[in-house]
Amino acid sequence: MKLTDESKAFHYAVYAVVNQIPFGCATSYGHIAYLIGRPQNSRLVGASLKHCHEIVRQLNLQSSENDLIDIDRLPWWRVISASGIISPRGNTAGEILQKNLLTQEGIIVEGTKVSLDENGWFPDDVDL
DNA sequence: TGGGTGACGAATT
DNA sequence: AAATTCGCCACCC
Repeated sequence: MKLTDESKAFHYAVYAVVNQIPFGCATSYGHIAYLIGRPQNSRLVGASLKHCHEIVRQLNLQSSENDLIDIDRLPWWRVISASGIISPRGNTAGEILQKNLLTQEGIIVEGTKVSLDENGWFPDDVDL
């Protein structure tokens, strides 16, 4: 996977927003796309998180030591679909992990469903 | 370079 | 309420 300057900016923006999702809250792929000014790219937000380990590794390789992204602190599990469910993706291991991490934050997950009325985080804008 | 793909979302059965 | 369809568009062959 190769990163253009364009896609690097995209990934940085995504991770910057994800880092701002408060503990005990969740938001959607689409809302992150909206917040970074690319409302049509919700699917790409999903892809960015799907490959976040690899992407962050490569971003860090090319980044100065000051602003490295700590992948272990990136709360990717707080991003779910707009319908409030943990997005299905072939293997269930990741989904189970996400459910456990959400539950650890006090978020109630029924099956794969989270109440966005209760836990949703949908600001109109954020600092990037 | 054209067509398949998808951690999406909204509308429509 | 749940499943399908459809629009979307950057990626990746």
